[in-house]
Amino acid sequence: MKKQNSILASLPTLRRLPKYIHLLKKMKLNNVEYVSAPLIARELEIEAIQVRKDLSITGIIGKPKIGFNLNELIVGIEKFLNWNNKEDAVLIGVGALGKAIIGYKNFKNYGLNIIVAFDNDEKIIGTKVLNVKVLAIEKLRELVEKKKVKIAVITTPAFVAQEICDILIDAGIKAIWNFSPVSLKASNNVIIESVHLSQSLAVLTHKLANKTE
Amino acid sequence: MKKQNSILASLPTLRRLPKYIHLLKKMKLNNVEYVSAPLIARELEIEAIQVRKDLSITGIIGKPKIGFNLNELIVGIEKFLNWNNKEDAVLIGVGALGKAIIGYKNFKNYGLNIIVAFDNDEKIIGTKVLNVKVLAIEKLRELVEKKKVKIAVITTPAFVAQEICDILIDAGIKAIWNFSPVSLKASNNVIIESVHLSQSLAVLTHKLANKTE
DNA sequence: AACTTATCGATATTTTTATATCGATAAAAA
DNA sequence: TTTTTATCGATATAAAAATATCGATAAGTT
Repeated sequence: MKKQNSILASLPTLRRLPKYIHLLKKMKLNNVEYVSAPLIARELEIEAIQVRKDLSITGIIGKPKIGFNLNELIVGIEKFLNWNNKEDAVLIGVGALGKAIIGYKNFKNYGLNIIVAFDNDEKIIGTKVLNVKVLAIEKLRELVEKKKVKIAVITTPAFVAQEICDILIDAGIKAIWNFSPVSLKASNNVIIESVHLSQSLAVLTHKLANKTE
Repeated sequence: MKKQNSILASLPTLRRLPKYIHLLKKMKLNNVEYVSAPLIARELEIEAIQVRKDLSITGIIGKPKIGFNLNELIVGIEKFLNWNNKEDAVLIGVGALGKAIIGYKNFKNYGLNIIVAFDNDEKIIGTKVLNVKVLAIEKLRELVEKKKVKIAVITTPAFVAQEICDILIDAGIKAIWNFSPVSLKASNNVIIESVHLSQSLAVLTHKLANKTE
Protein backbone atom coordinates (compact mmCIF):
# COMPACT_ATOMS: atom_id res chain seq x y z
CA MET A 1 0.00 0.00 0.00
CA LYS A 2 1.28 3.41 -0.93
CA LYS A 3 2.04 5.71 1.91
CA GLN A 4 -0.32 8.64 2.14
CA ASN A 5 0.85 12.22 1.81
CA SER A 6 4.23 10.92 0.83
CA ILE A 7 6.92 13.50 0.32
CA LEU A 8 9.81 13.32 -2.06
CA ALA A 9 12.30 14.93 0.28
CA SER A 10 13.15 14.51 3.93
CA LEU A 11 11.52 17.01 6.24
CA PRO A 12 14.84 18.64 7.15
CA THR A 13 15.61 19.16 3.48
CA LEU A 14 12.15 20.52 2.82
CA ARG A 15 12.61 23.03 5.61
CA ARG A 16 15.93 24.22 4.28
CA LEU A 17 14.69 24.84 0.76
CA PRO A 18 12.97 28.16 1.63
CA LYS A 19 16.23 29.38 3.14
CA TYR A 20 17.94 28.80 -0.16
CA ILE A 21 15.21 30.67 -1.99
CA HIS A 22 15.53 33.65 0.35
CA LEU A 23 19.26 33.82 -0.12
CA LEU A 24 19.10 33.29 -3.87
CA LYS A 25 16.52 36.03 -4.33
CA LYS A 26 18.65 38.38 -2.30
CA MET A 27 21.63 37.54 -4.50
CA LYS A 28 19.55 38.04 -7.59
CA LEU A 29 19.11 41.69 -6.62
CA ASN A 30 22.87 42.01 -6.96
CA ASN A 31 22.77 40.53 -10.46
CA VAL A 32 24.61 37.39 -9.46
CA GLU A 33 24.30 34.82 -12.21
CA TYR A 34 25.91 31.67 -10.82
CA VAL A 35 26.10 30.43 -7.27
CA SER A 36 28.05 27.48 -5.86
CA ALA A 37 27.13 25.17 -3.03
CA PRO A 38 30.11 26.25 -0.91
CA LEU A 39 29.04 29.88 -1.29
CA ILE A 40 25.49 29.17 -0.16
CA ALA A 41 26.87 27.08 2.67
CA ARG A 42 29.04 29.91 3.92
CA GLU A 43 26.15 32.38 3.86
CA LEU A 44 23.76 30.09 5.72
CA GLU A 45 26.36 28.57 8.01
CA ILE A 46 25.72 25.00 7.03
CA GLU A 47 27.83 22.39 5.20
CA ALA A 48 28.40 22.62 1.46
CA ILE A 49 27.68 18.96 0.98
CA GLN A 50 24.30 19.36 2.57
CA VAL A 51 23.48 22.21 0.23
CA ARG A 52 24.49 20.11 -2.77
CA LYS A 53 22.41 17.19 -1.61
CA ASP A 54 19.37 19.35 -0.88
CA LEU A 55 19.58 21.06 -4.25
CA SER A 56 20.03 17.79 -6.13
CA ILE A 57 16.42 16.95 -5.36
CA THR A 58 15.25 19.71 -7.68
CA GLY A 59 17.01 18.05 -10.62
CA ILE A 60 18.88 21.23 -11.41
CA ILE A 61 22.49 20.40 -12.27
CA GLY A 62 25.45 22.62 -11.71
CA LYS A 63 28.70 23.17 -13.50
CA PRO A 64 32.02 22.27 -11.89
CA LYS A 65 34.05 25.25 -10.76
CA ILE A 66 31.09 27.60 -11.29
CA GLY A 67 28.04 26.29 -9.54
CA PHE A 68 24.38 26.61 -10.37
CA ASN A 69 22.53 29.08 -12.52
CA LEU A 70 20.75 31.33 -10.07
CA ASN A 71 17.47 31.69 -11.94
CA GLU A 72 17.27 28.02 -12.80
CA LEU A 73 17.80 27.16 -9.18
CA ILE A 74 15.13 29.53 -7.87
CA VAL A 75 12.60 28.25 -10.38
CA GLY A 76 13.61 24.64 -9.67
CA ILE A 77 13.11 24.95 -5.94
CA GLU A 78 9.85 26.85 -6.36
CA LYS A 79 8.53 24.18 -8.68
CA PHE A 80 9.54 21.48 -6.24
CA LEU A 81 7.62 23.24 -3.47
CA ASN A 82 4.78 24.05 -5.87
CA TRP A 83 5.25 27.73 -5.13
CA ASN A 84 4.83 28.56 -8.77
CA ASN A 85 1.13 27.64 -8.49
CA LYS A 86 -0.58 30.05 -6.14
CA GLU A 87 -3.23 28.08 -4.27
CA ASP A 88 -6.30 29.87 -2.97
CA ALA A 89 -6.72 29.67 0.80
CA VAL A 90 -9.12 30.79 3.51
CA LEU A 91 -8.14 32.05 6.94
CA ILE A 92 -10.22 31.52 10.06
CA GLY A 93 -9.76 33.72 13.11
CA VAL A 94 -9.11 37.40 12.41
CA GLY A 95 -7.38 38.25 15.68
CA ALA A 96 -3.97 39.84 15.92
CA LEU A 97 -2.24 36.78 14.54
CA GLY A 98 -4.75 36.32 11.73
CA LYS A 99 -4.25 39.92 10.70
CA ALA A 100 -0.51 39.46 10.78
CA ILE A 101 -0.72 36.45 8.48
CA ILE A 102 -3.04 38.25 6.08
CA GLY A 103 -0.71 41.21 6.11
CA TYR A 104 2.26 39.09 5.23
CA LYS A 105 1.80 39.60 1.52
CA ASN A 106 4.96 37.64 0.81
CA PHE A 107 3.00 34.45 1.23
CA LYS A 108 1.84 34.92 -2.31
CA ASN A 109 5.41 34.16 -3.32
CA TYR A 110 5.14 31.01 -1.25
CA GLY A 111 2.21 29.62 -3.18
CA LEU A 112 -0.46 30.81 -0.77
CA ASN A 113 -3.19 33.25 -1.77
CA ILE A 114 -5.60 34.10 1.04
CA ILE A 115 -8.82 35.05 -0.71
CA VAL A 116 -11.18 35.53 2.24
CA ALA A 117 -11.18 35.40 6.03
CA PHE A 118 -13.76 34.29 8.61
CA ASP A 119 -14.54 35.29 12.16
CA ASN A 120 -17.45 35.19 14.59
CA ASP A 121 -17.00 38.73 15.91
CA GLU A 122 -19.92 40.90 14.73
CA LYS A 123 -17.71 43.97 14.96
CA ILE A 124 -15.34 42.88 12.24
CA ILE A 125 -17.62 40.82 10.00
CA GLY A 126 -18.11 42.77 6.79
CA THR A 127 -14.88 44.71 7.20
CA LYS A 128 -11.71 44.20 5.21
CA VAL A 129 -8.17 43.48 6.24
CA LEU A 130 -5.95 44.66 3.41
CA ASN A 131 -8.37 43.76 0.63
CA VAL A 132 -9.34 40.50 2.29
CA LYS A 133 -13.02 40.41 3.26
CA VAL A 134 -14.05 39.11 6.66
CA LEU A 135 -17.15 36.92 6.57
CA ALA A 136 -19.21 35.18 9.23
CA ILE A 137 -18.16 31.66 10.18
CA GLU A 138 -21.56 30.43 9.02
CA LYS A 139 -20.55 31.13 5.45
CA LEU A 140 -17.34 29.16 5.69
CA ARG A 141 -18.59 25.79 4.52
CA GLU A 142 -20.50 27.15 1.56
CA LEU A 143 -17.60 29.22 0.28
CA VAL A 144 -15.02 26.45 0.60
CA GLU A 145 -17.29 24.04 -1.25
CA LYS A 146 -18.21 26.51 -3.95
CA LYS A 147 -14.70 27.76 -4.68
CA LYS A 148 -13.15 24.33 -4.12
CA VAL A 149 -10.58 25.83 -1.76
CA LYS A 150 -7.92 23.32 -0.72
CA ILE A 151 -5.94 25.18 1.95
CA ALA A 152 -7.14 26.71 5.22
CA VAL A 153 -5.21 28.70 7.80
CA ILE A 154 -6.43 28.38 11.39
CA THR A 155 -5.57 31.33 13.62
CA THR A 156 -8.43 30.95 16.08
CA PRO A 157 -8.20 30.58 19.85
CA ALA A 158 -7.38 27.04 20.92
CA PHE A 159 -10.81 26.13 22.21
CA VAL A 160 -12.56 26.39 18.83
CA ALA A 161 -9.76 25.10 16.64
CA GLN A 162 -10.86 21.46 16.51
CA GLU A 163 -14.44 22.43 15.74
CA ILE A 164 -13.30 24.64 12.85
CA CYS A 165 -11.00 21.89 11.68
CA ASP A 166 -13.93 19.45 11.50
CA ILE A 167 -16.04 21.90 9.50
CA LEU A 168 -13.19 22.56 7.11
CA ILE A 169 -12.50 18.92 6.42
CA ASP A 170 -16.16 18.20 5.97
CA ALA A 171 -16.28 20.99 3.41
CA GLY A 172 -13.46 19.42 1.46
CA ILE A 173 -10.32 21.20 2.63
CA LYS A 174 -7.18 19.17 1.85
CA ALA A 175 -4.52 20.95 3.90
CA ILE A 176 -4.58 22.97 7.11
CA TRP A 177 -1.93 25.38 8.30
CA ASN A 178 -2.58 25.46 12.01
CA PHE A 179 -1.40 28.22 14.34
CA SER A 180 -3.54 27.31 17.34
CA PRO A 181 -1.71 25.53 20.16
CA VAL A 182 -3.71 22.35 19.68
CA SER A 183 -2.91 18.94 18.19
CA LEU A 184 -5.67 18.83 15.60
CA LYS A 185 -7.20 15.43 14.96
CA ALA A 186 -8.05 14.58 11.37
CA SER A 187 -8.19 11.59 9.07
CA ASN A 188 -4.75 11.10 7.61
CA ASN A 189 -5.66 12.01 4.06
CA VAL A 190 -5.78 15.61 5.28
CA ILE A 191 -2.48 17.41 5.64
CA ILE A 192 -2.06 19.19 8.93
CA GLU A 193 0.96 21.43 9.30
CA SER A 194 1.19 23.17 12.64
CA VAL A 195 3.22 26.12 13.80
CA HIS A 196 3.59 25.76 17.55
CA LEU A 197 5.49 28.78 18.77
CA SER A 198 6.03 27.13 22.13
CA GLN A 199 8.28 24.58 20.43
CA SER A 200 10.62 27.23 19.22
CA LEU A 201 10.48 29.01 22.53
CA ALA A 202 11.34 25.78 24.34
CA VAL A 203 14.58 25.52 22.40
CA LEU A 204 15.43 29.12 23.22
CA THR A 205 14.66 29.04 26.93
CA HIS A 206 16.41 25.72 27.46
CA LYS A 207 19.51 26.83 25.65
CA LEU A 208 19.58 30.09 27.55
CA ALA A 209 19.25 28.32 30.87
CA ASN A 210 22.13 26.00 30.00
CA LYS A 211 24.44 28.54 28.48
CA THR A 212 27.98 27.78 29.54
CA GLU A 213 29.31 31.30 29.76
CA MET B 1 36.91 22.97 24.81
CA LYS B 2 33.31 22.86 25.87
CA LYS B 3 30.76 23.29 23.16
CA GLN B 4 28.91 26.58 23.35
CA ASN B 5 25.19 26.79 23.85
CA SER B 6 25.17 23.09 24.55
CA ILE B 7 21.81 21.55 25.15
CA LEU B 8 21.04 18.55 27.29
CA ALA B 9 18.45 17.12 24.96
CA SER B 10 18.25 16.61 21.23
CA LEU B 11 16.40 19.31 19.32
CA PRO B 12 13.56 16.96 18.33
CA THR B 13 13.05 16.03 21.97
CA LEU B 14 13.16 19.65 23.04
CA ARG B 15 10.47 20.48 20.51
CA ARG B 16 8.20 17.72 21.70
CA LEU B 17 8.36 18.70 25.34
CA PRO B 18 5.90 21.62 24.96
CA LYS B 19 3.42 19.25 23.35
CA TYR B 20 3.54 17.08 26.43
CA ILE B 21 2.98 20.09 28.65
CA HIS B 22 -0.05 21.17 26.64
CA LEU B 23 -1.60 17.76 26.83
CA LEU B 24 -0.78 17.28 30.49
CA LYS B 25 -2.28 20.62 31.44
CA LYS B 26 -5.41 19.78 29.52
CA MET B 27 -5.64 16.47 31.38
CA LYS B 28 -5.08 18.24 34.66
CA LEU B 29 -8.34 20.12 34.12
CA ASN B 30 -10.05 16.72 34.20
CA ASN B 31 -8.41 15.87 37.49
CA VAL B 32 -6.28 13.12 36.03
CA GLU B 33 -3.61 12.13 38.52
CA TYR B 34 -1.43 9.64 36.68
CA VAL B 35 -0.59 9.38 33.01
CA SER B 36 1.29 6.64 31.17
CA ALA B 37 3.59 6.96 28.17
CA PRO B 38 1.29 4.85 25.96
CA LEU B 39 -1.63 7.13 26.79
CA ILE B 40 0.30 10.27 25.89
CA ALA B 41 1.50 8.54 22.74
CA ARG B 42 -2.02 7.73 21.63
CA GLU B 43 -3.17 11.31 22.18
CA LEU B 44 -0.30 12.86 20.27
CA GLU B 45 -0.04 10.14 17.65
CA ILE B 46 3.56 9.32 18.28
CA GLU B 47 5.29 6.18 19.65
CA ALA B 48 5.12 5.31 23.34
CA ILE B 49 8.80 4.57 23.49
CA GLN B 50 9.60 8.00 22.21
CA VAL B 51 7.47 9.57 24.90
CA ARG B 52 9.23 7.52 27.57
CA LYS B 53 12.63 8.47 26.24
CA ASP B 54 11.75 12.14 26.00
CA LEU B 55 10.34 12.23 29.51
CA SER B 56 13.30 10.38 30.99
CA ILE B 57 15.41 13.48 30.40
CA THR B 58 13.46 15.33 33.11
CA GLY B 59 14.54 12.76 35.69
CA ILE B 60 10.94 12.14 36.69
CA ILE B 61 10.41 8.42 37.16
CA GLY B 62 7.18 6.58 36.64
CA LYS B 63 5.55 3.58 38.24
CA PRO B 64 5.04 0.38 36.26
CA LYS B 65 1.45 -0.26 35.31
CA ILE B 66 0.42 3.28 36.31
CA GLY B 67 2.68 5.79 34.69
CA PHE B 68 3.82 9.19 35.81
CA ASN B 69 2.40 11.57 38.35
CA LEU B 70 0.82 14.33 36.30
CA ASN B 71 1.87 17.27 38.43
CA GLU B 72 5.38 15.97 38.92
CA LEU B 73 5.72 15.59 35.19
CA ILE B 74 4.48 19.08 34.37
CA VAL B 75 6.81 20.64 36.89
CA GLY B 76 9.66 18.43 35.74
CA ILE B 77 9.33 19.44 32.10
CA GLU B 78 8.87 23.11 32.98
CA LYS B 79 11.99 23.06 35.09
CA PHE B 80 13.91 21.39 32.31
CA LEU B 81 12.85 24.14 29.90
CA ASN B 82 13.38 26.77 32.58
CA TRP B 83 9.75 27.81 32.20
CA ASN B 84 9.40 28.12 35.95
CA ASN B 85 11.65 31.19 35.83
CA LYS B 86 9.94 33.93 33.88
CA GLU B 87 12.63 35.83 32.03
CA ASP B 88 12.07 39.47 31.15
CA ALA B 89 12.13 40.20 27.44
CA VAL B 90 11.84 43.11 25.04
CA LEU B 91 10.07 43.07 21.70
CA ILE B 92 11.12 45.13 18.71
CA GLY B 93 8.70 45.88 15.90
CA VAL B 94 5.11 46.57 16.93
CA GLY B 95 3.42 45.64 13.67
CA ALA B 96 0.64 43.13 13.34
CA LEU B 97 2.89 40.24 14.27
CA GLY B 98 4.47 42.06 17.18
CA LYS B 99 1.04 42.86 18.56
CA ALA B 100 0.03 39.23 18.15
CA ILE B 101 3.03 38.06 20.12
CA ILE B 102 2.46 40.62 22.86
CA GLY B 103 -1.18 39.59 22.99
CA TYR B 104 -0.31 35.96 23.39
CA LYS B 105 -0.33 36.16 27.15
CA ASN B 106 0.31 32.43 27.42
CA PHE B 107 3.97 33.09 26.79
CA LYS B 108 4.21 33.97 30.44
CA ASN B 109 3.63 30.29 31.08
CA TYR B 110 6.49 29.57 28.71
CA GLY B 111 9.03 31.52 30.68
CA LEU B 112 8.78 34.69 28.65
CA ASN B 113 7.68 38.01 30.09
CA ILE B 114 7.62 40.86 27.59
CA ILE B 115 8.11 44.00 29.66
CA VAL B 116 8.36 46.65 26.97
CA ALA B 117 8.22 47.04 23.20
CA PHE B 118 10.04 49.27 20.71
CA ASP B 119 9.17 50.74 17.36
CA ASN B 120 10.20 53.65 15.15
CA ASP B 121 6.68 54.71 14.17
CA GLU B 122 5.88 58.07 15.81
CA LYS B 123 2.19 57.25 15.77
CA ILE B 124 2.49 54.33 18.17
CA ILE B 125 5.42 55.41 20.31
CA GLY B 126 4.04 56.26 23.73
CA THR B 127 0.98 54.06 23.31
CA LYS B 128 0.37 50.74 25.00
CA VAL B 129 -0.39 47.31 23.62
CA LEU B 130 -2.12 45.40 26.40
CA ASN B 131 -0.17 47.01 29.23
CA VAL B 132 3.08 46.85 27.31
CA LYS B 133 4.50 50.30 26.61
CA VAL B 134 5.85 51.14 23.18
CA LEU B 135 9.06 53.16 23.27
CA ALA B 136 11.26 54.70 20.59
CA ILE B 137 14.03 52.50 19.19
CA GLU B 138 16.56 55.04 20.45
CA LYS B 139 15.79 53.98 24.01
CA LEU B 140 16.35 50.30 23.31
CA ARG B 141 20.00 50.05 24.19
CA GLU B 142 19.70 52.00 27.41
CA LEU B 143 16.79 49.97 28.70
CA VAL B 144 18.32 46.60 27.88
CA GLU B 145 21.53 47.56 29.63
CA LYS B 146 19.81 49.07 32.65
CA LYS B 147 17.36 46.23 33.23
CA LYS B 148 19.87 43.58 32.19
CA VAL B 149 17.34 42.02 29.83
CA LYS B 150 18.56 38.75 28.33
CA ILE B 151 15.89 37.92 25.74
CA ALA B 152 14.70 39.95 22.76
CA VAL B 153 11.95 39.22 20.27
CA ILE B 154 12.45 40.61 16.76
CA THR B 155 9.25 41.17 14.81
CA THR B 156 10.51 43.93 12.54
CA PRO B 157 10.50 43.98 8.75
CA ALA B 158 13.36 42.01 7.23
CA PHE B 159 15.44 44.96 6.13
CA VAL B 160 16.10 46.31 9.63
CA ALA B 161 16.38 42.99 11.45
CA GLN B 162 20.16 42.62 11.27
CA GLU B 163 20.70 46.20 12.40
CA ILE B 164 18.43 45.68 15.40
CA CYS B 165 20.17 42.40 16.11
CA ASP B 166 23.54 44.14 16.25
CA ILE B 167 22.24 46.80 18.64
CA LEU B 168 20.71 44.16 20.88
CA ILE B 169 23.85 42.08 21.11
CA ASP B 170 25.96 45.13 21.75
CA ALA B 171 23.61 46.01 24.59
CA GLY B 172 24.10 42.61 26.16
CA ILE B 173 21.18 40.52 24.94
CA LYS B 174 21.89 36.80 25.27
CA ALA B 175 19.09 35.24 23.24
CA ILE B 176 17.03 36.40 20.28
CA TRP B 177 13.70 35.00 19.17
CA ASN B 178 13.62 36.04 15.54
CA PHE B 179 10.45 36.24 13.45
CA SER B 180 11.90 38.18 10.54
CA PRO B 181 12.63 36.15 7.41
CA VAL B 182 16.35 36.72 7.69
CA SER B 183 19.28 34.55 8.74
CA LEU B 184 20.65 36.77 11.49
CA LYS B 185 24.40 36.82 11.86
CA ALA B 186 25.75 36.89 15.37
CA SER B 187 28.73 35.65 17.36
CA ASN B 188 27.97 32.15 18.48
CA ASN B 189 27.75 32.92 22.17
CA VAL B 190 24.40 34.53 21.39
CA ILE B 191 21.44 32.21 20.99
CA ILE B 192 19.39 32.86 17.87
CA GLU B 193 16.15 30.96 17.55
CA SER B 194 14.23 31.77 14.41
CA VAL B 195 10.64 31.13 13.42
CA HIS B 196 10.58 31.04 9.64
CA LEU B 197 6.99 30.55 8.61
CA SER B 198 8.05 29.79 5.05
CA GLN B 199 9.67 26.59 6.30
CA SER B 200 6.42 25.29 7.63
CA LEU B 201 4.58 26.44 4.54
CA ALA B 202 7.08 24.64 2.32
CA VAL B 203 6.22 21.35 4.01
CA LEU B 204 2.53 22.00 3.51
CA THR B 205 2.61 23.08 -0.13
CA HIS B 206 4.97 20.31 -1.13
CA LYS B 207 2.88 17.65 0.58
CA LEU B 208 -0.29 19.01 -0.96
CA ALA B 209 1.23 19.02 -4.43
CA ASN B 210 2.32 15.40 -4.03
CA LYS B 211 -0.78 14.07 -2.40
CA THR B 212 -1.48 10.61 -3.77
CA GLU B 213 -5.26 10.71 -3.69
C1' DA C 1 -0.58 -14.95 48.96
C1' DA C 2 0.32 -16.20 44.40
C1' DC C 3 -0.67 -14.83 39.69
C1' DT C 4 -1.53 -11.78 35.89
C1' DT C 5 -0.95 -7.56 33.69
C1' DA C 6 0.60 -3.00 31.99
C1' DT C 7 4.17 -0.15 32.01
C1' DC C 8 8.72 1.17 33.27
C1' DG C 9 13.68 1.91 32.13
C1' DA C 10 17.96 0.02 30.31
C1' DT C 11 20.17 -1.81 26.36
C1' DA C 12 20.24 -3.10 21.46
C1' DT C 13 18.89 -2.44 16.72
C1' DT C 14 17.19 -0.04 12.81
C1' DT C 15 16.32 3.96 10.24
C1' DT C 16 17.18 8.51 9.02
C1' DT C 17 20.09 12.33 8.38
C1' DA C 18 24.49 14.46 7.99
C1' DT C 19 29.16 14.32 6.57
C1' DA C 20 33.35 12.49 4.16
C1' DT C 21 35.70 10.73 0.13
C1' DC C 22 36.92 10.79 -4.53
C1' DG C 23 36.89 10.49 -9.61
C1' DA C 24 34.95 13.51 -13.26
C1' DT C 25 34.43 17.89 -15.37
C1' DA C 26 34.70 22.44 -17.04
C1' DA C 27 36.61 27.07 -16.33
C1' DA C 28 40.74 29.70 -15.79
C1' DA C 29 45.77 30.04 -15.80
C1' DA C 30 50.24 28.80 -17.45
C1' DT D 1 47.47 23.26 -25.59
C1' DT D 2 48.48 21.54 -21.23
C1' DT D 3 48.03 22.24 -16.36
C1' DT D 4 45.84 23.76 -12.39
C1' DT D 5 41.83 24.58 -9.80
C1' DA D 6 37.17 24.61 -7.73
C1' DT D 7 33.16 22.40 -7.66
C1' DC D 8 30.09 18.83 -9.09
C1' DG D 9 27.63 14.41 -8.22
C1' DA D 10 27.93 9.58 -6.93
C1' DT D 11 29.07 6.45 -3.44
C1' DA D 12 30.54 5.40 1.26
C1' DT D 13 30.85 6.33 6.17
C1' DA D 14 29.53 8.39 10.49
C1' DA D 15 26.34 10.49 13.61
C1' DA D 16 21.85 11.21 15.33
C1' DA D 17 17.25 9.88 16.13
C1' DA D 18 13.61 6.61 16.28
C1' DT D 19 12.12 2.15 17.34
C1' DA D 20 12.40 -2.64 19.18
C1' DT D 21 13.46 -5.92 22.83
C1' DC D 22 13.25 -7.54 27.34
C1' DG D 23 13.86 -8.22 32.33
C1' DA D 24 12.06 -5.74 36.42
C1' DT D 25 8.39 -3.92 39.04
C1' DA D 26 4.24 -2.67 41.23
C1' DA D 27 -0.85 -2.43 40.81
C1' DG D 28 -4.80 -5.13 40.33
C1' DT D 29 -6.94 -9.91 40.12
C1' DT D 30 -7.74 -14.59 41.34
